[in-house]
Amino acid sequence: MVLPRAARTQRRTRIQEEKEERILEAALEVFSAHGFRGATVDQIADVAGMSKPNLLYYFRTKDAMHRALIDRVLDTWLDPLRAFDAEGNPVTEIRSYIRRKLEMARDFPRESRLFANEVLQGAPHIEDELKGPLKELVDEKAEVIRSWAKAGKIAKCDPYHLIFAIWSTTQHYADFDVQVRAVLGQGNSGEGRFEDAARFLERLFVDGLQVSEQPAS
Amino acid sequence: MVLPRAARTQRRTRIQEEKEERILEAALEVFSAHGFRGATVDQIADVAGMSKPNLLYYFRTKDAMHRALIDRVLDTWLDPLRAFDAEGNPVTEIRSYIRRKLEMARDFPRESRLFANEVLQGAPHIEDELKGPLKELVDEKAEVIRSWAKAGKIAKCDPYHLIFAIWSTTQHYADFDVQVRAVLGQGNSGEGRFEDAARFLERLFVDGLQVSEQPAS
DNA sequence: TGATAATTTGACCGGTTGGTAAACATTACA
DNA sequence: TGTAATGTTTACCAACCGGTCAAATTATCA
Repeated sequence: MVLPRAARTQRRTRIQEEKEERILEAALEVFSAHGFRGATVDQIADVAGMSKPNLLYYFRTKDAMHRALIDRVLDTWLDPLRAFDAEGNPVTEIRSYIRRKLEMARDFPRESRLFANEVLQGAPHIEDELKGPLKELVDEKAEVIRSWAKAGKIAKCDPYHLIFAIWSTTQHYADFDVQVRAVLGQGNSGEGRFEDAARFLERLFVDGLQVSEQPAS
Repeated sequence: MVLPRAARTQRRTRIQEEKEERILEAALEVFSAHGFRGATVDQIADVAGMSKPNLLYYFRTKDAMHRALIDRVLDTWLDPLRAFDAEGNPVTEIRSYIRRKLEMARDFPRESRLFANEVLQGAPHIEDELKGPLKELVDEKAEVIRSWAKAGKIAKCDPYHLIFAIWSTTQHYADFDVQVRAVLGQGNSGEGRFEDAARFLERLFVDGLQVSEQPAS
């Protein structure tokens, strides 16, 4: 037999699982850093510590590797939004959503950049996922937010743009990490910036920038 | 003589100006859509409507083209931040900064994506610009914001993270356009989303999400 | 243990990449 | 108008790209 990947139907060998794991890890590293077109199979093979033909034995094309990677990562990536609870306290829910997204930007920046690269370049490989599962999930949660606003629990606002705002502000710290570091300078380049960001964003989304309780000085 | 580009020291021909213009326009189109590594010189030549050697007569390397493009665009890109006026009304200044940035996302999405691609991939070509001119400008404006907060004109907050938040939320509509469209669906895919975004963001940054004047129902 | 299947490798392929050489065409200008 | 400088094209190159192939190696298990 010479079926490597098609062997999915059969149960997978220990060796298969190990190698596929190593490959996807390397693929994440390279795709997230250079985008699909900018990444090369040789480079991924190099990072994975194996020869190119060996890599192509497990994933027959560059495209197949990319697709497998997207499939594996997308689910995890949407978890924080899924956790958004209609029954919870609105302000608390929004705060913890921000916090979770910020933690993901800190702990999984490559995953964030993988999607950012893809979407930025027109999402040629994940258009279906965007218009399908993603849109449905967002629609569902937008409805929750809308009901909160209707019930007067939060300010009336466009729920879609609220979600966009949370996505963009949090993922910014992963996707534009170099810029953030460059602007903050060496002093603040520790992990402390994530705590600062969390404090700022929670405050921003809840109270805005207007001076709070004290009406005037 | 065979000095094409080095002829910068001399005054430039009409033909030089026209061609360089066309090339940079094409380069913007291609680099912003595929990133540096993903873009090809052939493709840029094609979009510019000229042969590859002809293009390389004006810009001797792909790298030189990219650098020239960055140089030309960066200045314009920072204009809205420069317009940030220390003497103005804080809330008004922030509102109009948001509005201007959003207009740029709408009118110059390619420029936004050019930088996004670059920064996302580690800013290998513009590291100096980030740590130099950009940082200095942000430092200056951050100081303005800090003084506003100190004077009690806006809430106390980290000025750097405020600037990041404005950048990310506004540029999101250019950089992640495909995703925004996919999530909003066909109905809202007109230019109306920019007006909705403007309304939402101005409100968010000023008042936050808490229910405003009406204490309870 | 042996044979069968799974895995790994080096050599290689056609197409594409960024870039060059030199002949040719056009423009500017004395 | 003539000619020197500028601009354009065709043909080409070496390096790299994604991917193949057949031979060699290793793991599996009756």
